[in-house]
Amino acid sequence: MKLQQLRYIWEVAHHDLNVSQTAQSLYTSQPGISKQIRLLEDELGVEIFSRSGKHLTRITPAGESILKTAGEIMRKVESIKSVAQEFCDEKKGALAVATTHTQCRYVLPPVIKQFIDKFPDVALHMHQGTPMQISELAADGTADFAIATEALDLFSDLVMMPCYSWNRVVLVPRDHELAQISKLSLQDLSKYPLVTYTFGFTGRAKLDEAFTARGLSPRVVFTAADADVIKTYVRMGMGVGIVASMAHDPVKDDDLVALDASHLFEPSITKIGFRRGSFIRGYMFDFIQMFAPHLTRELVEETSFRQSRAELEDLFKDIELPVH
Amino acid sequence: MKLQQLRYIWEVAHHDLNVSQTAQSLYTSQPGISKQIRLLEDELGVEIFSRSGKHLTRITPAGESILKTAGEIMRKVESIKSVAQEFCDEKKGALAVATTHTQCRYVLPPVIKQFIDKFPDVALHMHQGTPMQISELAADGTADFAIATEALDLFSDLVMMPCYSWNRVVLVPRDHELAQISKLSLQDLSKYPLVTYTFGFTGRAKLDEAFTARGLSPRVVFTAADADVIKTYVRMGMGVGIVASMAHDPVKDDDLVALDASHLFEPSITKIGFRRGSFIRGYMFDFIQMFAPHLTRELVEETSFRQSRAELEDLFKDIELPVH
DNA sequence: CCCCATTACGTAGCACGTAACAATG
DNA sequence: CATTGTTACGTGCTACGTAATGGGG
Repeated sequence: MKLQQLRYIWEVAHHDLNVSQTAQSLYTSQPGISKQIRLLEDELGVEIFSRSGKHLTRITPAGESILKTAGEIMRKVESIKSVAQEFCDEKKGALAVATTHTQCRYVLPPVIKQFIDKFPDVALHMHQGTPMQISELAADGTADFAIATEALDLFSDLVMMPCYSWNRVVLVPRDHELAQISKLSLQDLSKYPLVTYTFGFTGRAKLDEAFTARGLSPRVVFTAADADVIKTYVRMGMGVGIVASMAHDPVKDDDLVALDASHLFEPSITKIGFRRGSFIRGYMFDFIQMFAPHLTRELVEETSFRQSRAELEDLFKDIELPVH
Repeated sequence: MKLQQLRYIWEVAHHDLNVSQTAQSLYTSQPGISKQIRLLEDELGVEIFSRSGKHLTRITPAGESILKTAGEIMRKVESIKSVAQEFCDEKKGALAVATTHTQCRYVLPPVIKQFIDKFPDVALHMHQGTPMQISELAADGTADFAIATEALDLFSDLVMMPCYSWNRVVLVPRDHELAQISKLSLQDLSKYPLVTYTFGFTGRAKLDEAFTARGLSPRVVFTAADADVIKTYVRMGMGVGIVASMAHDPVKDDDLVALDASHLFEPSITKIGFRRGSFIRGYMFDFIQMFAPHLTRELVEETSFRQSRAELEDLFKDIELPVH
């Protein structure tokens, strides 16, 4: 059994069982991969992929199990490389962060700046995607961290830690009726067409909860994955915007009025997650702490020993989160 | 990075950093191992072993971390092989059980018989040792299971499950004064010299607890790791024996009188443990259930998802254990 | 002076690439 | 007929073994 064989089967499984495509992405030849897979199957005495004629059609039950373990092995191999690099030069390396538009555009820039100032030799990769996508990126090792408000809980392979809590603001054009109201209510809001996040993005669920809890059914006329788009449509007069408070910039958005909505909706909590058991390099701890100062290296390391979700929550229950 | 390189560093680390000895045990040459280690170190850019002159003196901090991960990788590789073999021929393979004398001699024989009748093509290996030794054997993968009353809890890598609870009997020669007593007390016992298990074996701790709780300090004149030796010394008249009830055979030990001591000492619980995350083959589940009928396959599989010790205990808290 | 790790070197095996072939939709 | 996996074959790399070298205790 060779590490490459494990890599090959894993890659093939993640390329729709298409060996040619896999070969291309790995810059090698089809026959090479084909043969190594066959060799591995011969050695193990089990078919990993079932074939019909000249096509790999599906993964056998044995293959499922083997692939899962192969993935774990390769992640551990990566972990060894990380360890080595850490001891070799602790200021050099790479950091891949997967995150949503909201974080990437409004929250992370100062963190990123601080980070590259301190670690100029760390190559930083940002992957933007939906909460589901970024969770997957973190779970399969493409990204070191996932930062999001949603979906992270769905992946049991990810350890997640709360970073900050935030509230919402209502955005309206300066000449809008609501701009005069001193204290907003949900009733007020439900009278107007709303423009806000698509479901599954940036705490949209909490928003709906609040309305339904009051028996209100707001008219959401437009949804988008990011606040820039939402603001654009608010400016066009399509409706009243509800966005995360981080997404409101008093200077650049001075043509809009932002009304505090923290009393209307439950605050949301943005979290950072990483793969359970992955090696975390020194500068990664620094990154986490730059983003969420209460997440000290000690605290993050402690999470490695807390295996269950309940134990994890226990660890954070007495910690005061920053509010954005 | 090659799997063999990982294997080599792991083996060297487990052979007192002696490359020659390692080479012998792996049936290969010193230079081969030496070179592969060097290559790996070059590739990673870190020294795994520190050398003084021509000797490997110690493991570097980076090496510690790398070796730990290398061990995990190799166990996962074994796991893949197990999976394959399971799907290839579910009745063929190997089973290594590490256990103590008490289990091996008195409890396991009928289980073993039943097992080899059902799985004649499974090669069965029994490793006998102290509770500490067998825990280590299970933790490092030499044994699939560890069965013991002590020490298993000390290894966080092991998942352990309660198998049965048992009490003690007091053994005396037929002509001993105590043979006439209807209901034994700790006071009675403490008057006589005692012969029992060495500390760390077969529930010895519970025995001491009972005496000290009553403010008694018994005179233990002889300790041994197994009941056969204890019985021999009881027969010689050296003292009163206290052994696990399983260790008393009414037929073969008919020259001795066994007095129930279940009211004097807390019952002990014998457990079976296996490495967290290791693949358990079909016949292994059978073995567990033959040994402890309440440990069904479903229940054992459930333990894989219970990560913390507390969750594990929760799983077993409502289960009635067999009493030996 | 023995033990042990490293270096040097030759060889056998194997991974990989190119090219031809077969089967599928 | 285009796409894809397998077989055949040649080559260059490399892991491994033997022999020689050099440090330590």
